[in-house]
Amino acid sequence: MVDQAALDAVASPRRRRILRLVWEDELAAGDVAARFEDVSWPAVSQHLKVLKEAGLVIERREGRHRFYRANRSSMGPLAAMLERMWSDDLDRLAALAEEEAGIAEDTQDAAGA
Amino acid sequence: MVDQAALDAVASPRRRRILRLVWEDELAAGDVAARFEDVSWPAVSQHLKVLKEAGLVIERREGRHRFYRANRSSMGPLAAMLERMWSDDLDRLAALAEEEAGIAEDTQDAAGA
DNA sequence: CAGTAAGTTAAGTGCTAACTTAAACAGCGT
DNA sequence: ACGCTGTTTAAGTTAGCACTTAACTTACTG
Repeated sequence: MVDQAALDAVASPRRRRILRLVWEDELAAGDVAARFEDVSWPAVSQHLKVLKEAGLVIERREGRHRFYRANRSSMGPLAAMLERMWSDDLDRLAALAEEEAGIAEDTQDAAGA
Repeated sequence: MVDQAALDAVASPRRRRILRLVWEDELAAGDVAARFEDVSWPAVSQHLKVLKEAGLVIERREGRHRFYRANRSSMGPLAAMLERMWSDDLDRLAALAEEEAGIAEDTQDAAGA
């Protein structure tokens, strides 16, 4: 099922990054928050709440920790879409790296000439 | 390719409805706008612009008309997701109809008893 | 060319969503 | 009970988006 809440949740780049962090295995809220330089802990907590209410992550409480993991089975076509987006990102990064390598070569060539 | 612009475009229910209108065959901007009771022409025009800039619709100008149609081939996994959402909607409607029929029966039964 | 039809762009408004900091809550060790 | 760690909730600010009305463009028609 892909409902409005899930789509809204996934439309946010920040939440997609969070989702990717808890995609493979679960992570404590604090560990998720620690991965972001540019945003506060509460902001991350709020995003996790949105993701949870959209059914995209599952929360497990243990002591004073709360662990989150992606609820991939519930996401239907969204899961495929996200993985596709992330692999596209990697492709772009790789292309960029090659391009830069090309520029480096050119620079060398120019210096060599 | 599924980029941020496309995802944002599709996350809006209004734009999804527009997209569905031009999904099978092209429609003039005015014909699209005419389908909506609760929104002005310019609003629809703005949505069409967003969809166009996201690459989700294609514009064809002819005389004083502008025809739009969904650019399904460019949407990658989004196309499947949308069609899935729409078929889910139909399923829900059907379920609702059956449910109402059930209630009607119950009412009859109650009256009969 | 004047008039009109089809549509977009401009300008302004109100609502919502993401973020902030400060405060509160929950669980555990002492 | 007290304090510390992990995390959420509360309150407030700000930026952006969907919408509106008004003004503009473009193309056809007499």
